[in-house]
Amino acid sequence: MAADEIPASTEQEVLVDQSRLQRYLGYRINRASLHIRKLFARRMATLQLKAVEYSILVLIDANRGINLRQLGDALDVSPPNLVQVIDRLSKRKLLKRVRSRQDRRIQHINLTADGSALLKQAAKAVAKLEDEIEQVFTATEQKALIRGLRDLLEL
Amino acid sequence: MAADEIPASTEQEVLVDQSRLQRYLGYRINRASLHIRKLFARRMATLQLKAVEYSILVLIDANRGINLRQLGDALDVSPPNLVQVIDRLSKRKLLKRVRSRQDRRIQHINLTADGSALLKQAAKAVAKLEDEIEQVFTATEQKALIRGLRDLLEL
DNA sequence: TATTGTTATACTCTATAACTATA
DNA sequence: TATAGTTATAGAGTATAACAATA
Repeated sequence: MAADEIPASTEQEVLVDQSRLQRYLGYRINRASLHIRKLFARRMATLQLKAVEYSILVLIDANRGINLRQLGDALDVSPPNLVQVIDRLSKRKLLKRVRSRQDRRIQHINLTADGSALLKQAAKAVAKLEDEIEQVFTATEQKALIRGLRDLLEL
Repeated sequence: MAADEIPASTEQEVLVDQSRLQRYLGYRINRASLHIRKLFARRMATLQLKAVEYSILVLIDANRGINLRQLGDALDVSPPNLVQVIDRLSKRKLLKRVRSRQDRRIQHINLTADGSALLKQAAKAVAKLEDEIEQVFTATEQKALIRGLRDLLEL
């Protein structure tokens, strides 16, 4: 393109001054979170796993026999909403619930072979995405960020 | 409480191993975002302003006569959904729409006196929250974070 | 009485298709 | 033909109340 030429379709959203919003760390974190959720959904499209579903599979894998209340507490999902997700994953034969013999109110949750296999695949895709996210920060920045984002939850 | 005393109700969710999730920067950002949104909602309860509504008021104030498409592009809200929010704010007499004379498809949006006044109040509350968030990081960390969260949006 | 898990339900958020009026 | 704004609607996500079974 010649130097004096004006590109055919310039999306000149340059006009809108967003500086007052972008000064907010809170705003930036929210926008980044939204973007990451979209990236996650796109990368997981073939495996048909939502973020919360992936989190649940990871937690079950790291905590065999975990129950619904523990899952809900960890992920901040209310019991009624969690039951919906667990039912969905159960119907897909990715996990199974077994009633406890010590306390028959409790259901212990474990991954099925299918669930384990899917989690393995998913973890690879997530690791790739996570790598891209991490590459935006230096190792030092990552540590500070992890600590800060944890401390934020205490506010 | 005596040293050998066991507190009455220890929520010992210590059992659940969340380390595999918490290693993900993406997970941390999402959890922080969720938490900030809840804090925001709580602080804005008296003013009855949601995050997206506050963002809109700020953008209008910084860009007098902005139109719906520009707002939607900036905030990543689709036209149908944006119209709902704008209608809501319009009914509360916080903003007003004026049809452009140059291009009668366009509506220029401006704050009313009420909208301006409410924004001023809201900005104070938001600044307080933002201060608390910023205090979690050093000035250097904040800069790195701001830059990183911006770069993330390019992924 | 309290807890685990469940059902039903409502409310909010987000996404999509189709339309109008203007250009 | 394309754009700004709108309507209607469906789907996903989230929140609340009430319940059964068990402790």
